[in-house]
Amino acid sequence: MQRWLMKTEPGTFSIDDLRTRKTEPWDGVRNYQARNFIRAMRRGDAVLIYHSACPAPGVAGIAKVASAPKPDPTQFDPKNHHYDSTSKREDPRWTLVDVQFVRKLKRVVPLDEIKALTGLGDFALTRRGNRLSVLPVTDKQWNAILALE
DNA sequence: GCCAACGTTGGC
DNA sequence: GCCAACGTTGGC
Repeated sequence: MQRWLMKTEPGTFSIDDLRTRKTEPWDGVRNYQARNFIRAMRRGDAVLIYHSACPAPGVAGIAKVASAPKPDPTQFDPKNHHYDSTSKREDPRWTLVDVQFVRKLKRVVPLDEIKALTGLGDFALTRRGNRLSVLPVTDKQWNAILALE
């Protein structure tokens, strides 16, 4: 089983929204590196849900991958904000997985506390200037973050 | 709202 | 292939 972190803006879609929805197609990812991580996902992989672009950025909950990777339908919808007119149905460019709520953390583990952790190796979340919205997490990183909740 | 970082686009 | 311009992300 692999581990991942996926960002969301809580003003748009929060961990509480995921709890209500139970399972949500994680659409709208339009970055090739993030897409390639999504394509590497398998059903049952573990996911940290991260709140970004908000007053208290940090890890808010746990989810799991609930489907195989599949084409993101919003790329073909001209009315959708994430519409991609250059993506072809016979060769879809953008991919999503369904994400299923598991639980909220006891508190949102703040980004600055995660940044203060040491000895966790390379971590895309805390790399300077990082903007990746989907990124891999090692067992050690996962456990260190959950130890802070 | 500001701004640093970074990806993408397009002219050449 | 270079690189300036532009758009987006995301912390602060």
